[in-house]
Parts: sequence; structure tokens; C-alpha cells
Amino acid sequence: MDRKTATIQDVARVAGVSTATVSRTLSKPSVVAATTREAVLSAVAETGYRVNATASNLRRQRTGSIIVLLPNIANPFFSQILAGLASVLTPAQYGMLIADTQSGPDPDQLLGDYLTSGQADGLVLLDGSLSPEVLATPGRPPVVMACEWMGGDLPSVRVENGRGAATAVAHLARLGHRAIGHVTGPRGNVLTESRLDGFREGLASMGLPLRDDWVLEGDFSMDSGAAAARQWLALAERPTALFLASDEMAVGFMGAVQRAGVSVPGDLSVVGFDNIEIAQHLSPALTTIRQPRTLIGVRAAELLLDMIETGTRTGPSDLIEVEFIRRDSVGPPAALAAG
Amino acid sequence: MDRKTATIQDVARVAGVSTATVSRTLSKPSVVAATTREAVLSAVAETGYRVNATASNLRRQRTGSIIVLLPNIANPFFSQILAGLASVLTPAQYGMLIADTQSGPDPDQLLGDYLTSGQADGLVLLDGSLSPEVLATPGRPPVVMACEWMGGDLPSVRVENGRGAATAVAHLARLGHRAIGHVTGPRGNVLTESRLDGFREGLASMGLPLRDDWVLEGDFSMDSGAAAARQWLALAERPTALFLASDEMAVGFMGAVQRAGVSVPGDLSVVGFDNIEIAQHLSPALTTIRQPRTLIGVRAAELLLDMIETGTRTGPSDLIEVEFIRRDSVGPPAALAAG
DNA sequence: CTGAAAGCGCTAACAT
DNA sequence: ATGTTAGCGCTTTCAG
Repeated sequence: MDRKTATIQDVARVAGVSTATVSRTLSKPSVVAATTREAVLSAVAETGYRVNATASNLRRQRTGSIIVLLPNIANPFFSQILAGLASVLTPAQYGMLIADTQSGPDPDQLLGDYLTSGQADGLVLLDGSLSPEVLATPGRPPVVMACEWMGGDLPSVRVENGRGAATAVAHLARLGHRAIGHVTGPRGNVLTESRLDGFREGLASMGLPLRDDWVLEGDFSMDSGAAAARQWLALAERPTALFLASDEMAVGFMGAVQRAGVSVPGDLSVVGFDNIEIAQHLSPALTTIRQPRTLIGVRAAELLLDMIETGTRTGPSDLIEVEFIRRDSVGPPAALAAG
Repeated sequence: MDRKTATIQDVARVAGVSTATVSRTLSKPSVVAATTREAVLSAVAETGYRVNATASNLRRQRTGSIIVLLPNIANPFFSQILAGLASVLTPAQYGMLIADTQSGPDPDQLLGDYLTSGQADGLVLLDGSLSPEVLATPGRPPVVMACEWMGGDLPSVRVENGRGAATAVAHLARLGHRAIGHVTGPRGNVLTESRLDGFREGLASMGLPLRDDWVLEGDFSMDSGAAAARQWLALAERPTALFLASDEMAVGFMGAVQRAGVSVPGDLSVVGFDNIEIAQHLSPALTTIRQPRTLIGVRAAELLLDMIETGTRTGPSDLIEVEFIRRDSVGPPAALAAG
């Protein structure tokens, strides 16, 4: 066929119309006469014309791409949010550029860079540890947060982290547990704080004490879950139930205590957070709090597209419900089961 | 500061030079005089100028982006390859557009679309089930395969799937297993075939028989691993060791048999493939074949950038080594251990 | 070593 | 309803 790709000029020549008409036919078909429209469309087919997105974007002063900033692209938790984002962005003719804040030196600088570079029509932030101050850039593109964040007035999509945590604790308490511990995410992270708050509330509402030595620090990773297990094993007085701020930590934790001969839920009840795919495949299957990750992505994308279209920098904040999922990693405390 | 972003004209005006000089200073600093260079750079700093990538790309007849086609963005296996790709592409000023072949109706059409749309300077294919015929598009951008594929002469980065599988079988045989089974990936997938071939070779080289009823079909997912477990449990005569074509399947499998009261490795030895993060955190920790996923991404990106620069459509194929990782999910067969 | 000038391919006023 | 025209912001010959 044709060596080089056809331009709008070629189509215009073949169809015997002006380039403007070709452009209109492709973007707003309703404004051109039916006969010309057909002539143009067949010329498009004949020449194999495809619009040059770069030229179109330059002219329209847009970029056609959305940048997604996340802390770790290799984390399956985020990839499902990405899938949700893509399902909305792709049909809307936006490319999705993914940037990993972990790979570079300074995440905040990276964000500032994207904000000023004009490389994107909008940003989605999945990293809650970015500084709100950076967003002060004047003339910046619209930004949506798709996770907990300390920055106040940014449009966001979040889940009920606190309520989820409180529900987990309440469930354990109702099973008879009086000694309930918690493994947190990294300190300073907003997710960590909201789940910790929920944990505290849950204890308080069930009339249970909060013991500082039963609150272990992790960082959401499997490794840190395994480390928490070693700490738990070393405890003189151990909680009989544990709520972990992520399923990944629960996986690492359960594996480690099981290898040490502890029975779950016989000796210890375990609840995670997220409902990652593996949760149901563990032995015992992991009780957890489900977060609809794809939905988070979908909502964030819809919010952003809306902001881009209307040219606004503010917008509503979406709160997505979580769901408690009871599986086999919880049971009554050993004392009760025995008695 | 400035309401609208500065253009190259603004910089030229401030520096008292032509736009051409500004452009040169930024792209090939060595060809401008030291004094002018400094003047330009300080004008850039003063105006806060950032080059407009869209305009630059239009002029240079490139797009600045690479499209990555993968079957499932939510699969952590791919996200680590993505991380590797990004680590090379981002510094080279290429954006990475991710397209999910699973989300649309026809993957081959999607590929054909990207090949002709001129939306990318190159493609990376992570989906081995795409049709080689589609690649025949004339004038298409360079393409690199980052997985097994049936298309013959495309530059690619692959791992030693066959050898990995054979090593697993040999290891089990050396432990004394005579009855070794296999859970495959989906039929038709090239990965599935190479690992199955390696499995067969491994058996043959150890002088062991291949029993068709001990080759179960899965699809790489945890769910299919759990399904294979149910099949294995229903077998009249069971293999004492099993090699599964993916760790995800091994996770699903082990969870399911353990919940049915089977002990691993006491009653059954299990080997996976991939070395996903969770492998080491399971109880027992999973013996597997490690694939360096980040490296796969890095190599693929390097290969592609090289093709783009040199304008070639062919290139070398990279074969990456795998590594057998012995953990606790394998042991001698029960009969032997007892005797 | 630097400047002038010609577009890359497209869209959106503005005319007709 | 359609055509004319003026750029979007940049890079790159081609002269000087």
C-alpha cells in the first residue's frame, strides 16, 4: 500500500473537500451534510488515514495523557486500581502514563515536575505520602487522589478505612477475644493512621483496653508481617487475636507463625485488610476487609475526566464502602474454645 | 509567577537570541558558544521554561511514547516487568502507555490498531497469544517480545522455560520420586508448551514414565490451582510430587490440599515456577524456579530503544537464565521417608 | 557560531 | 454547510 501514512490533506484531496471538512467529519459528523460525510469517510477508508494525535493535541493545546503517580508499580494492589483507571481512560482517548515515585530520588520533586511540565492533562495520585504543598503550583492540571491523604480539599476517592478496622475488632471481640493486637502500616502514612484510629475506636466501643505493646509496626509488606510474627512470638503475654493493616502482612505473619508451630485460628485469630486474591487461597483462608480496587480506579478516572472537561480544580470526594469478609482464620480464643 | 507557561520565544527574547539557538542549547549544548549558552540557560531559569513535548514530537515526527501490550494489568507478574521497562524508558524520555488486551474484544485487532495508528515509537508485547500475522503491517514501528512467542524472527527477551521445568523434575527425581505430575498453563499458550516440553524432557532424562492422567490443565491462576487440587485428590493413584507451571497455581493448589488435610511435603512435594514474592512466605515455603522479571523488562526496553535509534526492525534475541530455588515444599516421597 | 524561515499535521475561528 | 486561513510550539535546514 502506501509507504507513508496519509495526512488529512490526502483525504481532503481524494474526497474533493477541504481539510476543515475532513476534520469536522471526524470530530463532529452531525454538522456536515450526509453526502459529503460519506465521501469523506470513503476517502478515509481508501487512504487508510488515521489522525495524527500529536498534531491534534498540539493544536488543541492538550496532551491526551493522564499521569498516574504510585509508590510501587510492582504492587498488585495498585495494578488493580490501574486496571480500573484504564477501563475509563482508554475509551475516552486518554493514554495512561505511569510513574513510580519509588524509583526516583525525591517523590515530591517528581510530582512538582509533572505538575509544571505540561506533559499531562491530569494526574491521579495513589501515593498518600506526597506533600500537599507541592499542589500549590499555579496553573496546574486537575488532580485526583485515589487514596487516603492529608491534603484537605483535593477531590478524592477513598474507602472507609476506619470503619473497616473497627468492624474487624468488633467481630473479634464478639467471638470472645479480650486481648486484641494490631500490626500497623508505616508510621506517617495516612492509611496507617486511619486504620489505627479505627482499631482504637473498635476497642473502645467494645470496652477493651488498648495495650501499646500489642501494637506492632509494619510497612504493609509480607516481610514486615513476618517480622511482626517474630515479635509476637517473643511476647511474654500474647494477644489471642490480631488485626493486620494489610493482607500482605497477614500472609507474611501467618506463614511465619505457622512455621513456628502456631495454629491459626486455634492459637491465634488473624484478620487482614484488602482482600487480595490470595486471601481465599491460604490455609486457613484469610478473614479480611474487602476494598473494591477496580471501582476505586473507575471512580477516580471519572472524577478526573469530569474536572478536565469542566475545567475545574475542585470536585466531590467519593467514599467507597468496605465489606467484612469472614473466612477461616478467626475463631473463638483458645481458653473459651477449651472451656 | 507567570500565568501561562513560557514558550521558546519567551526564552529567546529574554536571552536576546533566536529560538533556534535556544533549541540548540537545550538539545546539543556543545555547538553553542559558552557565553550564549549561559545566557540561554539563565533565561530558561528565569522564565521557568519547559519544552513542550507535543510540539517537539510533532516537529521531530515521533511520539515519545512506547506502548506495552499485556494480557492482564492486574497480574503482579507483569507489573514487575513493567517496573523494569519503566526504569529504562523513563530516563530515556519515553512515556509508557499500557494497554490491556483482556479489556477489549479482540486483542489482535488492538495490536493491529496500535501498529498503524502511529501513536507510538515502539511496542513491547507481553502477550504470547497475539497472532504473528498482524505484525506484517508495512511501515510499522519496532516491536519487541518480552515473553515466549510463536512468531519466529521478532527480537525478543525470553527465559529458559524448558530448562527450568526440566531442572524441577530432575530435582524431584533425585529425591526419590518416581511418580511426578504436572499442572500446565492454558493449552495453546507458548509458555505452557515450553514448560510442558521441559517437564517431558526432565522425565525422559531421568528415565521416568509420562502418565497422561498426571498432567492436569490449569490457566496459571490461583483458582485453577485449587481446581487442580480437587482433581489430584480425586485421583485413584496419585503422583507423590507435582510441578506446577506457575507459583500462583501452586499457591491455590497447596492451600486447597492443605485444607483437605494433606501435608506438604510429607504427603506430596510441590514445585512452582516464577518465584513470586509470596513463595517464601508460605507455609511450607515454596520451592520454585526464579525468573528475573525486572531484568526481562530492562532488557526488552534496551532492545527496543536500540531498534528505534538505529531504525532497524530486527534485533537479537535475549535468553535469560532461570534459577532453581529449593525451599521446604519438597522432600522425599512418603514411602521412602517411612522406609 | 547564530539567525531566518519553513513547516510537522491538525483544528477552530471567521468568512462565505 | 463548507472553505480559507492562521497558527499551536518546536526543530532544522540553509545562509551568513
